[in-house]
Amino acid sequence: MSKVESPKNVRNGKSSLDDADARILAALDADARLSMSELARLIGMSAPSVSERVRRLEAAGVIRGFTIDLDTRAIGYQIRAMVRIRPLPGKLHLVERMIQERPEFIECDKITGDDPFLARLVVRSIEEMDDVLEALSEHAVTSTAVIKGTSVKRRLPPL
Amino acid sequence: MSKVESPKNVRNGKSSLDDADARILAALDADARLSMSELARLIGMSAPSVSERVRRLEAAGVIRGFTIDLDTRAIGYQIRAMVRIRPLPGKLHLVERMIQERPEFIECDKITGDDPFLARLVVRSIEEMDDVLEALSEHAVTSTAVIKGTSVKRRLPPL
DNA sequence: GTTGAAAATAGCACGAA
DNA sequence: TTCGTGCTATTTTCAAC
Repeated sequence: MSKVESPKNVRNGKSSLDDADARILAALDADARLSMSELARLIGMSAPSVSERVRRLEAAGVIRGFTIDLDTRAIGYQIRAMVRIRPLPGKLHLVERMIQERPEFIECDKITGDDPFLARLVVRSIEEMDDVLEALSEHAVTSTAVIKGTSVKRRLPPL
Repeated sequence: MSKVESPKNVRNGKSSLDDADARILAALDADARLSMSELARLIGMSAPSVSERVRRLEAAGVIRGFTIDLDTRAIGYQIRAMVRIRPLPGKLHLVERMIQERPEFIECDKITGDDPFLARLVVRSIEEMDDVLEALSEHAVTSTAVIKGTSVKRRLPPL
């Protein structure tokens, strides 16, 4: 009889994560500085195996990098906001460059809908927020929503 | 004459980062898995000193944790969207719980303005997106903007 | 994917600026 | 206090299987 393929490597169209990979990703998402030997213990494999899997996940582009979760408030940026930005006609690229050059915009997505940009802004004070938005006001209409709290902290989707 | 305090430790009200701390954070943001010895080389200090500084940055809550930057598309989540969610009267907490229990919502902020929640959604297909939004539709009004691209990748604000 | 050995690293105590 | 040195335990890496 013909062999039925196990579901291990066919969970999605692209990078074929198996259970071990999924557990590695979850563990590294929780603590990216785990040593390979500790990670290996958690996964129940040898360190070289786990190390090679991490290397492959990086090479495959699944892991784009290892980074820190920084509390911007702890370094003085007391206010966070989400800003929708609608450049005036002909100002799309100018405005995009302005966003990129303002380091207080720590993230910006290009989205569908009336407002082409949705950016995450951190500032030390209301005055600084006004400065940033004022600078854009000549070239774009903005809608700012201050972040009051977090319902879901960054997490991985189901693997 | 009285001693003038150097600007090293007074850059903000809270955690007093000096230049070394700032460079450590920038280096770890770029690669959180740098060894302490490598990091020490980059910063120009001894490994124990740098190690102690990292420990303190964690203890101070500046570094909340070390994590991975995962490419959700590489694991099959082809579509990303930002969803504004306005619960119907009396449904605020119910809707918040629903968001939290849907793992495809990988991030959700509580914001000021007409829509109390702004969530990041990843899905494998339009059908899955419809499922998620449909589940909410009984208790909330949603506005969905598909993410077409990124203008600013997550980065640190000025330190 | 595992094992085992060599090189690199981390963590600790202690001393110096 | 904050940083550097020297020690030991752990970890990483590479080879062979």
